[in-house]
Amino acid sequence: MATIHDVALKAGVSVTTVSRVLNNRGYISETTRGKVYGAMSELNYQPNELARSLLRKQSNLLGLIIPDVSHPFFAKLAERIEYYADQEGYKILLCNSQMNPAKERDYIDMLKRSRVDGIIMGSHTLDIGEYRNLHSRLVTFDRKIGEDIPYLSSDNYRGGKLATELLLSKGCRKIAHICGNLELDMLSQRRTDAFLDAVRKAGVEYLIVQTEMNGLDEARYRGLLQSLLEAHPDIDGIFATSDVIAAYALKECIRTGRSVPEDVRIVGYDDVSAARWATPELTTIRQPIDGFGREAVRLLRMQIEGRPVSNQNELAVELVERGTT
Amino acid sequence: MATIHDVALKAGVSVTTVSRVLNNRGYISETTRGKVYGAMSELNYQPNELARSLLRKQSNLLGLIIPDVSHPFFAKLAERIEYYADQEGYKILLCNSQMNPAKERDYIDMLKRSRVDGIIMGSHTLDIGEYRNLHSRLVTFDRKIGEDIPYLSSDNYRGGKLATELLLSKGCRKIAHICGNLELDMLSQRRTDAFLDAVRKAGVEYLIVQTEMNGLDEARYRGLLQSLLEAHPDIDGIFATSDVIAAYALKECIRTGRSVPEDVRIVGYDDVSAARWATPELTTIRQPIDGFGREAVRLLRMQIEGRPVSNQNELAVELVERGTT
DNA sequence: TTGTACGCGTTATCAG
DNA sequence: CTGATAACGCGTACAA
Repeated sequence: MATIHDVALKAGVSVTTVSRVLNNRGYISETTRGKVYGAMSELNYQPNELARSLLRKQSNLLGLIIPDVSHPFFAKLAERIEYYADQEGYKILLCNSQMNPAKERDYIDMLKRSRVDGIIMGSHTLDIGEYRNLHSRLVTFDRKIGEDIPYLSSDNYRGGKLATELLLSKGCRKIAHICGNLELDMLSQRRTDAFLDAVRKAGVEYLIVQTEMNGLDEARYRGLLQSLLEAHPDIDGIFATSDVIAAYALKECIRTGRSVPEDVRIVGYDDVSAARWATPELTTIRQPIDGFGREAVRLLRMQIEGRPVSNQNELAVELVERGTT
Repeated sequence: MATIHDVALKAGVSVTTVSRVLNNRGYISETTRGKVYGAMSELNYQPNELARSLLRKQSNLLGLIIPDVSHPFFAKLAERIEYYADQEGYKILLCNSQMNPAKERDYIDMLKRSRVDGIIMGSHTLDIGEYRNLHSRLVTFDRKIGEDIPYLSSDNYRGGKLATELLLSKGCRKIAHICGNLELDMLSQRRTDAFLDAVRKAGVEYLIVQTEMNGLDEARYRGLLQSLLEAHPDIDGIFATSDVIAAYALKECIRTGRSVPEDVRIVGYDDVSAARWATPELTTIRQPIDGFGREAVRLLRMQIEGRPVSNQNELAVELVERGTT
């Protein structure tokens, strides 16, 4: 692969001149510029970003750590993040932690060694202290890990409230809430808080089922839903914390002869496109995934440029009513 | 961020010694080794991979260009590729071409500037010639672009044959085949070839509908399915070239009062997890996505190590019969 | 308007 | 066993 020296040689100028042409710096005569461009295209020259990054102490790399990019929510999130990153000149290093703390730690180290300019943390299996000692530019999703580290989330409480109140307003009297692991101390627990506030206030029966969300093992979802509906055949409302789970819930209802929404009403979360493949289509709480992507990249860029950023970033959610309610 | 010099200074040795400890090269006294490790952990030292890569002329980066990581098939593929890449010490740079030739070209250039060790091409919007002049180590998916460039695909003809013959054996007499853009010259066209061979041999009615696959615009799928079923109300079999499309087909059938599989039988392709969210679950042709990921990384590693690789790599497919047939 | 020389953080080579 | 030095490819003072 050609270097800047080869180009300089072929163009009959110095490397400095080539560099100047490359970066549009200083004054350069048109003839020189032409010669340099000619040599560059003849040699198929591509500047070595490794060398540039080393010199500039800036790699234009962003690390993205998520549980699993094959989960529809994170797939869409990754796509949006990559889109905005590309627009702003950043490249994305993809890391799937599989919710494995050891892997997550290794990925963090790898990203530091790779001198990424920032890390987007969508996976949170480690203790807060570990993240705080990172000394890397960070943006986290749905988890608060320190006053000085920006996080991005949506209005989870409102999402939970909208979902639960919709079920209540439709007359549900025994509602199941299926959520992720509450020990992880994620902001998505506000959904559960809101659920509890709403069902208690309404005085209806309810139950809460925890699951490792993030789609690591879909077989587990099926089993979970099955035993839930068996143990509580009189459930008439389900608020799931992701559309994937809601889709399984819907399936299980239909399989067991329940009609949706007549016998059981279901609300999902995220509004990934999977919500529209189901029949009937899922009523769900739409998360602003595009906004997440845009903001994640922007928050990182601001930090990279040394500009102040707000640490609490909550975007709005929206109730999307479809066929399951 | 600490450098090797800082470590050397703190440990009271030379940078060479630190480098030796780091890479386990040559003989080093235990005391020295201890001092160096001590200094490294005190300073939280992380070797700069940029500098290493520059020197070694090897970045351990792999570029992955796909149409859109939010499409379930590519999401799973990306996850598997990242998994195996990580196992073999490679990192993944994620690129979503959005089926846009200009973007694809830009990504290719970006990857070359980043000095990736190899590129996995899952997006194919450019002419074969452009890929051939790349002079990068490549692996392509489902497209043959030259005798010396390894490609990875599954047995598309067999997949199409299995799907179509299943529909025929169930008694379908008018079968629609929904596939991607046939102009792109992808190997997945073998599915269509097989479809044609089978329906013609059986002497049943058939029609072929092309679509930009890869889920770029799901609204278009819906419209397409709608007009298809309107124009041909007597269709009793559908062979879709992806589960996403099949899921929309299923939805549209149900919406228009058809029962599946009684009135219309449907076969999808890929066997992504979405196939199991549908009700009834989709009958589909399973693609070996895990095998794709493993082989893609392996084929690239072999090339990087200068070892010979086979250029034609076809993995087996499998019919998975579920509820839609 | 153009060129020389140094440094970014590492590793390989060669000397001690 | 350990250390000095050159090189990887590039950008930028500083000089001309």
